[in-house]
Amino acid sequence: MVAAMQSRTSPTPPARTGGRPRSATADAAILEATRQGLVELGWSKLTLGAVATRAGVAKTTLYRRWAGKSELVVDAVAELFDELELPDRGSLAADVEGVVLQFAALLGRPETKTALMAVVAESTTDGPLRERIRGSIVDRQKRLVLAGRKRAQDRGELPVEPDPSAAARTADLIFDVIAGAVVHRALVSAEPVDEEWARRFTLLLLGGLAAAAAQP
Amino acid sequence: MVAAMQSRTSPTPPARTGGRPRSATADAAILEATRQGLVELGWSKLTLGAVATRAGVAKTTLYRRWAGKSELVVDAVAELFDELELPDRGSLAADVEGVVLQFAALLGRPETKTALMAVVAESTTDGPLRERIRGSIVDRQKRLVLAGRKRAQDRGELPVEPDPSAAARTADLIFDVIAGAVVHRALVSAEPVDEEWARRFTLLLLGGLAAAAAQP
Amino acid sequence: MVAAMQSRTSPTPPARTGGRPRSATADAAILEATRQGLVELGWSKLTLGAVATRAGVAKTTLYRRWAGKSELVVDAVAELFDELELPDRGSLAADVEGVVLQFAALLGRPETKTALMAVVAESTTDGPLRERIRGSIVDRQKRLVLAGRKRAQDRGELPVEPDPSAAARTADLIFDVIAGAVVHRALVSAEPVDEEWARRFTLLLLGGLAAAAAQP
Amino acid sequence: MVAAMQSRTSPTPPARTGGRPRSATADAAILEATRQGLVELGWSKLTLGAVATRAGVAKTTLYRRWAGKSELVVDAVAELFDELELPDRGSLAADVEGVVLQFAALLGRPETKTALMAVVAESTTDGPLRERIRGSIVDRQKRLVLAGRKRAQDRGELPVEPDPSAAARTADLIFDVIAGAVVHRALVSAEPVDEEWARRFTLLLLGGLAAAAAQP
DNA sequence: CGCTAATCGAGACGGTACGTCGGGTCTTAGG
DNA sequence: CCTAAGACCCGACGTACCGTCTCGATTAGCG
Repeated sequence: MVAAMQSRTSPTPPARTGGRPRSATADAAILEATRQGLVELGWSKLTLGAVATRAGVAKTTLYRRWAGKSELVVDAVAELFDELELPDRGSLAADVEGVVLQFAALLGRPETKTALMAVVAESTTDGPLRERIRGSIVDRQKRLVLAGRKRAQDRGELPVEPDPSAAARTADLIFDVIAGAVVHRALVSAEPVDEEWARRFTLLLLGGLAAAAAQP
Repeated sequence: MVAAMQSRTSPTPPARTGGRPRSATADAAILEATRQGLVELGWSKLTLGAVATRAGVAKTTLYRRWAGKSELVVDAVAELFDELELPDRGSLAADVEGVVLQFAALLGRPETKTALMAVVAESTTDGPLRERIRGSIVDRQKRLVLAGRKRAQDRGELPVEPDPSAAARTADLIFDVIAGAVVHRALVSAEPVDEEWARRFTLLLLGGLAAAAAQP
Repeated sequence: MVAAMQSRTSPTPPARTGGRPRSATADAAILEATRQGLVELGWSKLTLGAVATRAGVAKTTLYRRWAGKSELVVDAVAELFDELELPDRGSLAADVEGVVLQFAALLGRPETKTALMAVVAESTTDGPLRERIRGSIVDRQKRLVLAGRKRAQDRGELPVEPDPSAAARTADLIFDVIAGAVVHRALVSAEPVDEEWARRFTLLLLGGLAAAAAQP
Repeated sequence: MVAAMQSRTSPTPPARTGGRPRSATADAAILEATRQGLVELGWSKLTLGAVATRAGVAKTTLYRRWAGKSELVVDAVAELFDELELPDRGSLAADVEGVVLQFAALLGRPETKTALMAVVAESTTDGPLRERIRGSIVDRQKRLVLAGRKRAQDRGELPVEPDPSAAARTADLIFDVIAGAVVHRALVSAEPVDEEWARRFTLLLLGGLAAAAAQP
């Protein structure tokens, strides 16, 4: 899919007045250092001091931009999620299998694996963080579901749902099922998300969708 | 629901010899204090010192029994998960909806919500912890899937799968889909898991199962 | 008292070339802000950032003129010491008592009290600072001793010492005794320097001087 | 002089109850490390973290015992001041010269030089610290004045003052003059306190005392 | 019934990281 | 060239928890 059209990485709007402007390269170095730190240390041993050192940046520079570890990590992994695409594999089933495998590959990366559940755990007691996660990571991936449906409708594999709110509810349900099942398989059950599993899961999902469509 | 067949709450077998035995009440007080602390502070602000104080116990006593915060919290919330049951609601669909709502209610409790994701996050970089979670929480709930299928087969709603390994694979898939979707809906999307959602989800799941059964 | 013959308040000669000239009012504002800061915060809590803010000046401006906190404070309090005078009270004893009380009053001001000892402490490990203190504060007050002796000699209360180096040594001794005793009484013993103490001290000093003069 | 009969180095009474007792060796190591740090870094560059490291002790151990840098340094240098003695040199004048030179030698040590004025400067805005300095350092040295007077009276060099309050006032004055003059000469004027200066100063002091005694 | 040995509370210990503050320097845009 | 503004790197601050340790004081059960 195409790159995000709107940068999400302006952590705090800097109140445009006089003074030395914030270093743009520092931002990139910090986010990259954060991902490296996640890989090498894991979430719980990742310290902001270590990130700063690795990025060649002072701790204060870091705190000027982000409120804490969670916010920083959300921005750092969000960049990875934006790389997800929906390549055209010829059929709806193949497309779903493709996106499932792609998502699983992303969750297999150590920085994503260790970070995702941790920030979600934090967000259960931190409303603003929850909104940040939704805005930066979760909601941005719904585009994959919408694009997949659109393409299937163009192919004639799926009927066009006339009620837009029902369409949205269905898309949300599909998203929760796909993302939830893959995450649970990969991180909680800790079993491999391979082609065989993707095929079986897709069969279940599309079969279920057809059954649900037949019955309002 | 059946009683747990093996107590999981003997944290570290104490090498039975002479000397003063460990206080049994201390264990209960610590686990209860842990749950209270999770509610009031959340995972990341929960400290073992605070648990000890709240339980009226010395830190030493706590470290004698558990290796760290993760292990303690796993044991504390595992007790809650054992309360899940599968009441007979007359049909497979009703049973699934019931267990979905029950699971969602459990995830709505603050101590469960903040603890579950956190320990899973920790477990991504800690193998023994992952095993403890699976043994104490995850695998114990698969009994609900197995019991539900058995009951549906007894009712004649589902055919009996002759191949036991295929049956196990299907049970695992169902478990990942149910648990994953509910967790994602409740904690990540942060939308309510109400009766309407449970009905729509169950429709999708059972429809998918039927389609998958029709096609090897 | 006579005006200082040489301004000490051009902190760093600015290498006179073209360009915008330095603001003269800024200097005064900074020194005044420094004294206010000393009163309200004391030496150790006085920060250059706070001085700059209070003076309505950028930190850059401040660092362009002074090398650090010590140098700035020396200049700020030196202005106060220049206010000391030696009024003619009719006799040597009365003159000494007067200068003692005047000096004690100056040491009673919070900005002087906290700054003087602090910069002297710094100067024990900073040679250039020690010279700055001597040039700006200490040596400038020896004029009071010299003026007092001159006046006493004019009155015939003291003989004229023919050896100039011996005269200088005696003046130095007197200066150390007066300044040292008053500072010690006021800041270390933290007892009041009142008229009664001044009278007793002067009696001791002048008696000692007479005895010393009688014996080479 | 004899060793102090009562330890001043119990920084905070530890509230005798259960628990691990405080390490006695840690105290000594910290005070010694503080003095070393003063010598090598000076007051303003001395950090509590460096003291802790050098003493092989955790920072928390240090903060458990002392409220801050000033308090710690007062205790560290107080031990040095307790080493001052009043050796019997045969006459009052020789005794005074001896104690002046001994005091000057103490002030010549780098740890004392850099610390003394600094803590006094701090004490100008910190009442409890001022009391601590008086109790631990200043008042303890008045014993030298009292011992010197007693010895001179035993020798018949000084008359016995019948009024005890007048005797105390005189002792205080002498103390302020001696300590003040020596400190001012050594630290402010930064001139050597050698035998010649000590002789001249003692001549002035004793001459002044005699004159003051003659005139109530 | 008194030993013995592991437990208990309390709290100090050496560490590591925290988030903040201040010091000086540098980089803007504007006079 | 100066100025105000403010970001930059750096180092220290004082605090909080960690997990370990050292105490004196309890408890059992075994001898």
